[in-house]
Amino acid sequence: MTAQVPDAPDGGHGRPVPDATVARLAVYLRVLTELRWAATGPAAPLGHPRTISSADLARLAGVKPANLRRDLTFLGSYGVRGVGYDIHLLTTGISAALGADRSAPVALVGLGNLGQALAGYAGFGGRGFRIAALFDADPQRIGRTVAGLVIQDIGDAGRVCREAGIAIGVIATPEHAAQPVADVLVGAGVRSILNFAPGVLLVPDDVQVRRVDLALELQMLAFHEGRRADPAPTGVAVSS
Amino acid sequence: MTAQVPDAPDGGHGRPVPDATVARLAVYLRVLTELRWAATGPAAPLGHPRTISSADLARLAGVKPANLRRDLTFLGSYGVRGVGYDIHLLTTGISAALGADRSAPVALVGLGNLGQALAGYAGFGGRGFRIAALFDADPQRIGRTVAGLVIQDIGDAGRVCREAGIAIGVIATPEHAAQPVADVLVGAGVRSILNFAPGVLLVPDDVQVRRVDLALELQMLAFHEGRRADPAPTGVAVSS
DNA sequence: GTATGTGAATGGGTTCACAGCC
DNA sequence: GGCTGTGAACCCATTCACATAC
Repeated sequence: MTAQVPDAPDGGHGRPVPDATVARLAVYLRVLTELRWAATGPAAPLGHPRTISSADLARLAGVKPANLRRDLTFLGSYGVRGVGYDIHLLTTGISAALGADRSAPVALVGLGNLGQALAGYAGFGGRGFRIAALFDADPQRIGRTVAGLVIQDIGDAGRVCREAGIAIGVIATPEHAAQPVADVLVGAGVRSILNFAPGVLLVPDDVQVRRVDLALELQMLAFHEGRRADPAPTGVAVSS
Repeated sequence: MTAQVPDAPDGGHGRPVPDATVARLAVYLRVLTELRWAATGPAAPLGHPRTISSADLARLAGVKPANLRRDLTFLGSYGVRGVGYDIHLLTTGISAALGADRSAPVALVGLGNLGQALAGYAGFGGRGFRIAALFDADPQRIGRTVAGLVIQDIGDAGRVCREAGIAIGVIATPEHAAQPVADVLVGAGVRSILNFAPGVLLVPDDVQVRRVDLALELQMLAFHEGRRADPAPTGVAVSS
């Protein structure tokens, strides 16, 4: 899926931005933010550069320069030929394009280890969202404070999400709880869900679900590693 | 990168399997395993089906039928026209192709909330890997038991990984510790790294790194949600 | 000279549509 | 009739190479 920008027929920016590009823009933004921070921090090098080349930024972000330049054309022209990109301008531009200057309220459901990690992980800000409410079903957890927020009863999620205008939910519960939680969130007006539980969620067509399977990432790494070690495909254990 | 299977000139399988396909195969395998479990479990429906059609399996896995059939052709022919796929045969086939019947030992570094979540998450088995060693730098954590394993000192990681023949590492530490940890792992012979810390790791070319940025997933969800709510694209509000 | 912006080529992956087989 | 297996078309994304601008 690509993000469709309705109509901007004439010059300048306003093309649909590919999903892959959006992901990389977020990476560039993080790198640039660190750069600016380093430049204004205590150990600011004299003559901090105001610009950066696509080659340098690409190296820091782990992509190819051509790919980066292509990505930036979706925002318009922030670069100067022969010179590079103005760091401040570029930062502002990417941030605006990503909507990272807003902070959409997010509900996080399930505060086991993963949920707590997410609550802490996302504490930064400047990323386009903020964790605004925490929910769990375990009475032992309800009422405790995590990352500055009190964990509330999942039973209250509908009301709370509606009142706070929360449109994004994160599910970090065990597998069996994921579907019921999704139902509650959808009922409360949530339109986008990030799901860390295994399995496919059933939701209305207009609700967007993004799934992250942590074990899958490891499984793929193990697969590639296995292929490296042992060329034989349908693996009968060879001598070792 | 695609996984190159060197030579299987005659019949059967042996083509390079696209990365995207590998990821989906893992999903099919999980769905099939749950199916078989349900069929032999306490509430086994009478006349449990021995086969499944691409349409049904695709729906359960959340993909299109044609895509699934294309994926399965990389393994060879496990289906029967007019009937479907033999569930048992298909399960075995995918498992073998993915190397999910082996269990590569994995070292997990960093046992904060995320690390503990991963240690528990990956407890299943049948996924091609097993968590074999835990490391942390915090004396408060070293010696404690998580998911049946004792947390060891990161200083011992080199020796332990070498002795255990560990080729896969997971980094779930804070950002500032990621690079030194990667250096230690690479020094110990680790060839594949799954990195949950932000930032790019510098490693030798022959070491494969896979990065997962949890906040990035949320950021992309927020981006799409923002686009839905507010059509106005590039709000270059600033011109200072 | 140096670095951006971009047409054009390339490569991968998905989807269609139907031939082939049960 | 039903469903798989697959050539072909399509779409998206990356990469090259160079015209363009400073």
